[in-house]
Amino acid sequence: MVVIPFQQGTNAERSRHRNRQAVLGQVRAAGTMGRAEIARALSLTTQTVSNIIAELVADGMLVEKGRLSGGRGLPAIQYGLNPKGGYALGIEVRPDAVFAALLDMQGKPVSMERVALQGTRPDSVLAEVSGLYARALRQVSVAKDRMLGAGIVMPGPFGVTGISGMGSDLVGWQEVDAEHLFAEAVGLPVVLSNDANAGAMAERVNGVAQGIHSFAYLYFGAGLGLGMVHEGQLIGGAFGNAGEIGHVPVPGGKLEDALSRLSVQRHMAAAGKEVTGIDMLDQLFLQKDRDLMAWLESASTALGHALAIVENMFDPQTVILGGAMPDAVLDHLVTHAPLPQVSVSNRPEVLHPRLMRGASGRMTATLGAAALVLNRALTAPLSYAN
Amino acid sequence: MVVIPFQQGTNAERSRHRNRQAVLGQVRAAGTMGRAEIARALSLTTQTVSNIIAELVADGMLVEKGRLSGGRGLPAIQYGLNPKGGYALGIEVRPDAVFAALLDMQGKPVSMERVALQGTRPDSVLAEVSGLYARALRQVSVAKDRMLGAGIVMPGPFGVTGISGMGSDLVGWQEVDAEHLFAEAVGLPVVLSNDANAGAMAERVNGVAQGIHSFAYLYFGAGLGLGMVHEGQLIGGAFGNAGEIGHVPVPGGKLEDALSRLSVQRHMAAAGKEVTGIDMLDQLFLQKDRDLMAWLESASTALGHALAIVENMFDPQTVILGGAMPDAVLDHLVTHAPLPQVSVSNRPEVLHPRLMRGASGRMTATLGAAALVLNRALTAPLSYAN
DNA sequence: CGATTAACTCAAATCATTTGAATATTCAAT
DNA sequence: ATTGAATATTCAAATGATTTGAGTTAATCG
Repeated sequence: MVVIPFQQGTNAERSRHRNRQAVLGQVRAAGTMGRAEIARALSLTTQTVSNIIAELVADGMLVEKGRLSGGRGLPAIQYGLNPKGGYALGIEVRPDAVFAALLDMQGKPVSMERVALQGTRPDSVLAEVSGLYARALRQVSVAKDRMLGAGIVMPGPFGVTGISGMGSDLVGWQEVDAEHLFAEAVGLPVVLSNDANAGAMAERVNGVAQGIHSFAYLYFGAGLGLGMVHEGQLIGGAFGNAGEIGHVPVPGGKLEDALSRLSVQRHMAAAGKEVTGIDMLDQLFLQKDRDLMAWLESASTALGHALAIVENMFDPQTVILGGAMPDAVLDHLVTHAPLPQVSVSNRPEVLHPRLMRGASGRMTATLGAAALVLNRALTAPLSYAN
Repeated sequence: MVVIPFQQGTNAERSRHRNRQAVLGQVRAAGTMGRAEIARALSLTTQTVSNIIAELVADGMLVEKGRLSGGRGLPAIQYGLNPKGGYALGIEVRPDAVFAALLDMQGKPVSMERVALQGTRPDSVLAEVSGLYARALRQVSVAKDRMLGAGIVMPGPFGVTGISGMGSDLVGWQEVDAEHLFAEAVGLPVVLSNDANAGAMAERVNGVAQGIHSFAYLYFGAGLGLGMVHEGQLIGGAFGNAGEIGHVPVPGGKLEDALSRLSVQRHMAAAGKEVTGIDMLDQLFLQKDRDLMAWLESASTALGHALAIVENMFDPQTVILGGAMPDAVLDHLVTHAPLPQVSVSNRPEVLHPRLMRGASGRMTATLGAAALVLNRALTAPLSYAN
């Protein structure tokens, strides 16, 4: 494992980098902003912001958006992100296929591709990934130096042997430094994470969590995952495996026994119906299939438990539900899950609904992989002064 | 509510502050260090570290500790924290009393006092607090400008009405800005938190979590609380109420039904034994009281559930158990709790035991209140460069 | 004993932000 | 319609903090 320095000092160069990040992030969050406005938001002087903006405009990251006359005084020149100023690559590795997406700085996907995998051995996966990356660049004609980085999503958990038989661990990836390998394959800085974390970032960058800095994201993968975002940053845990909420015991068993894709499939199989894909679930839901509705009943209860756990432990602004389920099913769960009474989130006045459905659809994890990069590039973490 | 800026830019002054923090933190963690060593650890130049150290020595925060000859070359001058260089005030407000502790920069308590409360109205509490603070300063003859800040611990949760009947909410504090009031009363920067968070910091600053950057702390208060430390910083949640793990549903009911001080008291009362204090529990445990042992049996099971939740959701380096329980009882729980099989923490090789007993004893929360301040003063959060 | 290694210091250079002065534009009051 | 206050921006000089480079000191290795 790479030794992560626990503390780092800073200098002029790092300060500049941080301030650039902050300016970009601020502009992205607001759409368009003027120099003075940005300066106030970041506790910088207008001159500093002015210098940075000049640089960012020269680099093609920002573009002028005309003057906005509103209040008194000289109308501020508005600046907005230049979507073509930077791109992020998102890669999702599944046991049977690799997905790639290229997102512009705005968070909009500009290319997508899927390649089937023969095996999951590192060599072949890496070769496919380089190919996907090269094709994406060519297809959209993006210069390599416009790339901000690559986000990789793989089935976790990473580096643990205690949980086996999950069937999700990729063969051949146990003993390798995946992050390093991918970084070499694409020649970019790499962020490696799991599907739930990526999904959370997808919602933050482009979905319903825009402008929300602390939230939790419940993700239907094969099992059930959780992404936690605190002050704009993911909480990954000491070993990168935080959020494995599926394994958590609740009344009635493990959470993912009642609330996961495997759980529906098992339930429906017991009723003699083999569920092969998401579309089929969608069909069954439309038909109000009795067995599916029965499963939803118990799943809603389980979701209530999950909420009680997540809300009380993490106290987020909201909880978002997403992943490999039809939107209609997610919506049903969102409206039918019992919101726990005994919860710190049970407030008299609320700014956000306690539970929402995610907006990223089925490609959540792939888009989220790229969103991991965007979030890192556009967010300067808070530091505490005295 | 105070609007917390989500991002902030930085400048020369803030950089310096941050670097000072980082140097102090590094020295504290290592005991003694030389300039070049610190520079390497923080990715700064030796010259920068030299300048900062000169300043810190002049300010009385660091002291020279002689030369250490080990390898080749000029032996480095070692520097260590000057315990008297700074002090942190810790205040714990309980429904019936206020506790105050003064910690030096090393984390060692230099004064402690308890004052009984008539009522918990803000005026009277604040008056007692100012008094305690003034007496502590006089008693240890600490100059006011040596104070780094004050940490306040109060029963939470803060600003929630959904959970009532907990009996822990302080009367008269619902509608006031406690942080501001305390800051005015003592004339210091204030950190406000709950007992579990404070306890976690106590362990980090002076207990078994020294050198551990990501861990979780289970705290026996009236109920059961959880403090989560991630990369050296507390995770407070969006509204400051993260860690209310007691309310979480597990097989058999809410977690704190089986695992809390109230739970033992109820259990023992049902057996006709009124438990009035910790000492009495200690006695009963020594005598291997049958009813207490029965409670411990079920409490251990519950603790196993708690571990499964905390480990899988947060993936910490370790979980620490502490709070208002006799050490012997905590030890019993630590040894008897079933370590969950299905957990991301169930690793083949471990650096830290998965479950440990805290070392701060009964004054955990008060000491922790001050530790909150020390941690903030000595830890520069990581930022991510590209 | 000389070569090498490493820590430290001084002075000058560099980088980035801040300060101060000047200008442009709009709103609001007279 | 005119004037004054408020706000946004820019330019040039000043400031604050880190970095660079040369030089000194001290210990170990061969």
